[in-house]
Amino acid sequence: MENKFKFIQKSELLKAIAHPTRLCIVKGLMEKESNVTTIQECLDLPQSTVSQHLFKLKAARIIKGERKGLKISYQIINEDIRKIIKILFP
Amino acid sequence: MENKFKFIQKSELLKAIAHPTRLCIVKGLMEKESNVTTIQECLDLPQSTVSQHLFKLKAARIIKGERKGLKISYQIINEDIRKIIKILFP
DNA sequence: TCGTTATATCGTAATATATTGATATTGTGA
DNA sequence: TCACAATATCAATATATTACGATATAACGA
Repeated sequence: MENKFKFIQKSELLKAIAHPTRLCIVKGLMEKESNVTTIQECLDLPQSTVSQHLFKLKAARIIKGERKGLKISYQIINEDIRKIIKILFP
Repeated sequence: MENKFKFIQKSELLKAIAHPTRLCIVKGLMEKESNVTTIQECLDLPQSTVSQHLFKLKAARIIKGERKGLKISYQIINEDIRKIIKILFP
């Protein structure tokens, strides 16, 4: 059943934002792209923790990072996620 | 920070549907309300497994059950979730 | 090349979630 | 009240996720 696969796929996407920290990161990126250090300072979490969360969001193809010199600027690349964030935080 | 609490709250909601089985249940309930046995047969899972998933959806206030004789009919009661399902399965 | 900054990866312990058989509860009709 | 059907709860195990210090990598400027 490829139907079953659809549900697995979509639930993976949801799982990626179903965490307070990642939800906060993604909501933050709605307004403007941002880099790890900025996000980290905003959330007051260790750098490695933030980096891991960003990795999961990247793996789910929700965000992408673009290197700009030393820093890497992240932005949202998934439209469904944008819509979902707008629903959750109107 | 009650801001932080908002993210926890919303991520709990997402977590509740961030599972293939529960996503399937909720999507199924979009069209018509349904009972445990029907859902169970559709998903081919043990009754207790389905019941546990329904419990989580109930706990997250996404669905509610209404007893109709022996059977309990479930339906979606969360509008944000309805909207999210429509986005994910257009 | 060296030092520094920004970010990623690794290793692992702690915590949370999922699965399911067994058992309990609830409602129905005879 | 009894047998049965529908659903919930319990308990135990298996699996997945999270957090974060330590360490590695990558890019830059001097």
